Amino acid sequence: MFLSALVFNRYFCFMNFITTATIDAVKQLYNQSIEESVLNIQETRKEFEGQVTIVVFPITKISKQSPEQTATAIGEYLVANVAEVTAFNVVKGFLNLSIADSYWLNLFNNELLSDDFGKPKPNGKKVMVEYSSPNTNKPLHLGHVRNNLLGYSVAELLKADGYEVFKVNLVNDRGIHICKSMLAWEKWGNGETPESSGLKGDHLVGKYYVIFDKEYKKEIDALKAEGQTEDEAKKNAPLIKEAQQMLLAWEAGDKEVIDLWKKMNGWVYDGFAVSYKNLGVDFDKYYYESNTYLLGKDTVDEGLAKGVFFKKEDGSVWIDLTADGLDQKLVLRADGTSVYITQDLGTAQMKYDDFGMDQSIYVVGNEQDYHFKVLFLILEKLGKSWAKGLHHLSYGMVDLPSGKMKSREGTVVDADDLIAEMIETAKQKTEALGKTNDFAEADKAELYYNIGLGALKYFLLKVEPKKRLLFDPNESIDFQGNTGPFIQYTHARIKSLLAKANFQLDVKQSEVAGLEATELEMIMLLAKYPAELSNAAKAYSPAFLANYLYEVAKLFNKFYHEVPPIVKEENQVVKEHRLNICKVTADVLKAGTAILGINVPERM
RNA sequence: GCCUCCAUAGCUCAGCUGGAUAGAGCACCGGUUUUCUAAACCGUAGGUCACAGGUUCGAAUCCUGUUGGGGGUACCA
Repeated sequence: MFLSALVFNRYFCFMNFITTATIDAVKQLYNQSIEESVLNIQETRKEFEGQVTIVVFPITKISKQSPEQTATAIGEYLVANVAEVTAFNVVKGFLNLSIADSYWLNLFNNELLSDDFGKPKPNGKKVMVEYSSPNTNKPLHLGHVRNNLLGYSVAELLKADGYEVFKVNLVNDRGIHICKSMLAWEKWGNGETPESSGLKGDHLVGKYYVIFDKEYKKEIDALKAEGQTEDEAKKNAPLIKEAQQMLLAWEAGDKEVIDLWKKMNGWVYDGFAVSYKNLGVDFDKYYYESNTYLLGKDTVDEGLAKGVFFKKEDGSVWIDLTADGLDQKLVLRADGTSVYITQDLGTAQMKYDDFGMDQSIYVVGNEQDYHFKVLFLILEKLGKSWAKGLHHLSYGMVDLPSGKMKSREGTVVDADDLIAEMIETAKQKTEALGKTNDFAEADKAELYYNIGLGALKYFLLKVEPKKRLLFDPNESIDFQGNTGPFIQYTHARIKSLLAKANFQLDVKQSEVAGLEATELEMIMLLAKYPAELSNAAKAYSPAFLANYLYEVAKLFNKFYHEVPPIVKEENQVVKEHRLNICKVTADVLKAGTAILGINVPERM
């Protein structure tokens, strides 16, 4: 039997034959056919004997007997008719079944030890994941880090589930916010460059964005002192007017402005490249808003022709979504220029034309829930066949104890600083434990990087994407317990053990006669890996995978402490078997953490 | 106002299509190292699952309402 055929849900994956046999039992005992869906089969809780539990309450309607009587009757039938069922016990309406060790050993030998266990099986489908999508006016902060790690991980998760995946980055490289940085640099930069200042390019540009804001505020205050209202002052401040002029010049293709824009964006891209490399994220294709911002007008014409959109007297174009419980939405300004959603309509078409994907995931914060709801609905109304494959992977904001991060108030957690701190903390903790005394310098640096980033990535990915996430800069991210380093440590320990035992890569099958309790638990948990992967992929949730990997590492550590030292085991058959369990565990941890973007070291 | 998401231990989080006595980690307290890495393991303690109804043999989970919090509701992105 192939495992894939056995997997039917995440929770209990290998028990199709129990389902079939139970349906037979009901037919034989009560002369009635039941649907598979009325059966409730789950893992037996640890405090009871057995591995599989059938909840018999739903069947009592058919049996017309008490839950206990029904459970007993079915239990007797299963023991008599299903070879793998060796015993049963009944607790209230719960029928607990014991499955023969030989069944689990077969599963282990045939499935878990096979080379393609947990490997992707191509499903012939293409999916695009758009993530990161930064503005080029300031460096990345912790919110972007969550986006990047989530997007990367979801893309890897979909690959592992058999999709062909395209990662794309839509860079917001134009607009008024970029002009603010440019203008401030022109006025107060004195020609400062990353080379002259030693500042990372994105930080340098971000510095001028902040300067702009500071000077702009001064002007607003001055105008308010002259009696203007807040709104008037914001519109009338000379700096903002100048920035708007610059944007117009940019759109007109003014050479000087374009040159400055290219120069400063170049600095930012150099800076981002470093951050992306440190985060370990990558992209198959970049889209730039400077190339896409004019798109979408064709789509607007198309919508007008189809009667999906309508034009108001002033020339602005709208769609009426009130019948769908939403509002009227502007899709083109009265002056004929694009708004955000105009571009997104065009960009969506462009992406589809480029890749022809079956699904497209937008990794964007939940503040844009409404926008994507409207965007997808419009594309559907326009009759785009691919619209149903669009999905907004909406994630919660990263908050500080003080609330939202605000770049202007200096309360942002900078991505580069955070990465550096994580690596430094990893270094200190590792050296305090004396773990790297015999490491070469280059190996030390690599290890501290892997541990620091492992801690950070796991911390951010273990939380359900849609939940908001609290980060306290005053409390360092843990390295113990439910953490990345815990999983990394477990893996390193197994690798060390395998090396000491001279474990050969051409694994022999496990030939043991029976299983210890923890061995059985390990096999059951490891066997769930493919189902866990596919379930996490369907939910676009690296958190599911992260929590599963933690369970595996935790159970392995228990196993490690409970069984006597494997390296010194004299019974070769037992030794081989336990090494096999170790090997599969290490493989699952390594493959699983890779999907989270986490590297597991061989030693730590 | 309207829409939407969230609320589980002191803190950070799991809890899957409704199932048995709601689970981890951190912090706290106690124990484990002549045994393969103690970033580990074992144990104690910690809960009115925001609140109130409802559906059900059975609700943290589904439905309705209330409260509290986040986000949205721009010819911004």
